[in-house]
Amino acid sequence: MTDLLESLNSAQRAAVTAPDGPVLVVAGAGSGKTRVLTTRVAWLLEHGVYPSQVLAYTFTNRAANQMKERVATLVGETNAPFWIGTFHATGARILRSHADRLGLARDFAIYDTDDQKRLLKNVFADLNVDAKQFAIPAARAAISTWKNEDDSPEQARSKAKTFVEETYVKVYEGYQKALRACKAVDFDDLILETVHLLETCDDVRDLYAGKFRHVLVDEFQDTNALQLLLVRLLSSVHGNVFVVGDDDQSIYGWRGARVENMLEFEQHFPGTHLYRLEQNYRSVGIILDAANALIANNKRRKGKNLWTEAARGDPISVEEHLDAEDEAARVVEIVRREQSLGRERGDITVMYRTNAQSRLLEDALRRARVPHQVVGSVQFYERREIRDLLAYLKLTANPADEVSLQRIINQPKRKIGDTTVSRLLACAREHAIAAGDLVMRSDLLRDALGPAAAQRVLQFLGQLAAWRRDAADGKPVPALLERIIADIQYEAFLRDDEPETALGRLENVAELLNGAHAFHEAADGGTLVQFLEQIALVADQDAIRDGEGAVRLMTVHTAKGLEFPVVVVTGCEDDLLPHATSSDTAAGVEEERRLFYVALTRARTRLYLLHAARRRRYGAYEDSLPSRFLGEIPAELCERRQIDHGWRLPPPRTASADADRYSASAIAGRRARSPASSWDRDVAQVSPFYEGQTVVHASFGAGTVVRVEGAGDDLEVTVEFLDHGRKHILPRFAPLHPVD
DNA sequence: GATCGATGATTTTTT
DNA sequence: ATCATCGATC
Repeated sequence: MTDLLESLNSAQRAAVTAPDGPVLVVAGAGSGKTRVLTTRVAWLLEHGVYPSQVLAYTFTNRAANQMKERVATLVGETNAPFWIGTFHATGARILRSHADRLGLARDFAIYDTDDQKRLLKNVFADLNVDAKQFAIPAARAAISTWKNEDDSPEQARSKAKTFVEETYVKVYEGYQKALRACKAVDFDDLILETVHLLETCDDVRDLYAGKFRHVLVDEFQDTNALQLLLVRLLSSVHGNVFVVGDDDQSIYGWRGARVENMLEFEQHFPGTHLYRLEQNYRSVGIILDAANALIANNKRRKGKNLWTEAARGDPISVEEHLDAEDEAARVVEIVRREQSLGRERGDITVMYRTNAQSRLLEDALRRARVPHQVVGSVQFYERREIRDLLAYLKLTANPADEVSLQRIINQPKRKIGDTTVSRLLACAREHAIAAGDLVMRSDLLRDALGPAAAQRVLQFLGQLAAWRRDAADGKPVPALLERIIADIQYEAFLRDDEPETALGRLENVAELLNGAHAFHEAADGGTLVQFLEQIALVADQDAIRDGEGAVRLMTVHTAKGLEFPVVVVTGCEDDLLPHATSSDTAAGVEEERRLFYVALTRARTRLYLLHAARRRRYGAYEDSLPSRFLGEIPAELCERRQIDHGWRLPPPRTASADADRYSASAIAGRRARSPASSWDRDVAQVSPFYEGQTVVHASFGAGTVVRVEGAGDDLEVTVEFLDHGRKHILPRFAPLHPVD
């Protein structure tokens, strides 16, 4: 067991070997948090705890898999019955085992955000709520908030103050009924119903609270009220709760996460042992200093002092670009530059606040033929053709799933319109028969629909019945999916429907089939319900493949918990980071600051912070100010550059606007508007050229930069031209252009 | 019931 | 700017 602890520092070792009872580990960024958690599990196992007695919660499935692997490596056992997973996945597992106790169907479907919205659309219609007046996404969010605070519709009603809230309460009630009629639960239910199960069924609570002798939680700062309640229920017998987190990295407040869970942990669990990990093993000194200085501006925090023994490293590049297109072009340059310095593409990650920003970056990288991978965002499973096929599978697994039925009953076209679908669903409800099962009551259908429509519906339901028999007979998921694709002639449909995009879509279909095969092999003949559950819960964040040699693009939220040698943060602008919707409250800005802190602390050795002077919003350009957070980073840690707008940029789109923008008075105005910051101190005019860059000269043609000297008007660049050898160029006189 | 074109909302982050 | 939804027309 000494081996286990050997490579740990004293604080880490103390945490790993903490006595039984509640333990809180406050772990700064890069301080070996995951390591402590995994080693703790291994240490417990070496001290007589069985794998089946350990329950470990992680924030993502990716983290869960990683942890399973690491623990397995430490203890040399790969098939131990660990319960390591997200709150949602673990909830689903418990609920499936005891669904009957809550009046749930064992094969319940799991509805994601898109399914929820579709269902809400129906609920709005049933309740005569005007979707123009009361937004569906807002209703969804309200319901989610209620569920995360453990409020039933009745409790929500007593809290509702405005007419709008009361309407949403009505919708909540109708939604919950409709959801159960579809034999479905939503994401929030996976936790909420687990809590209800443990609260109402003493025997079940004793079962799990007794079975798990140790409950561990990663990323505790991002747990919500419900999750805390669940942890308390599960540890009610033994009190062995081991949680790890960093209050400075709490970035899910909008999802109900409460830093208070961490700040007030000792009140919830008296007798807590507290450990602090403050030595950072990830970042070079300059980056760590920048992050520390930034986060010191937050008031609500436990406070810590991260330090490192690592070298200082290079200054942080803080760069202004004219617009988002230029910014994207610069990202390509950075990738090239870093590669010329011997870095792998896979070492470089580009981050942004909103998913919408990824598109321009992707375009630029694609044009430059730089292999790249967008992590998250428009996820594979959100593509239309994939969702359609999954809806076929979902309906096969669960004929009560009205949302899936509505999605595909006329896709491909079967001449079944909205009117027919409404009548079909009404008929199903009236007779309390799942819509998919009405095939057995063709008499009812003929009464409800009229002969022609009934005929078409029956034909479709007949197909569905055949697939259901296949599934019941244990036909493997890949074979079932292949059969469905063949039966509905999906490939032909895709080709005819939209020939331009058909190829890509067919590739996606093939990819889904691959996934089904992989599942079948890995799960050793898993069931259809298991396949669907895995897809519902496992976002393709897990698709982060190591060593693929691709530049990775992701939101800052997605990057949480990861680290990369080189990080480029784009869009460091006010109203984007901090985002406009969070800028009006102090708490909002503090969460955005934590988000920026997460971004900075992902970087090991090299950090670029980019911002554009203007950016398109809803089609039209709007001016952007540098993020206020940039001003909170000490100037001496940065190398700030303002690309020379004069000659580097394409001709101004509106000459007067550009002239205005960069006039002395415009800059003075911006200074006056922005908070007093170090930002304006030295906006040096630094060269846009760097060694190794490919450039074009009017008379010498293409070449490679070998040396850059001076700045501004004295800039002097040495270029090795392909046809004319080595020359000294003064860009002030002889235009030299970077090649993108 | 399907198709085309106009209209209006949309952008915060995810299990 | 782009996408989804809605309405009018076939």
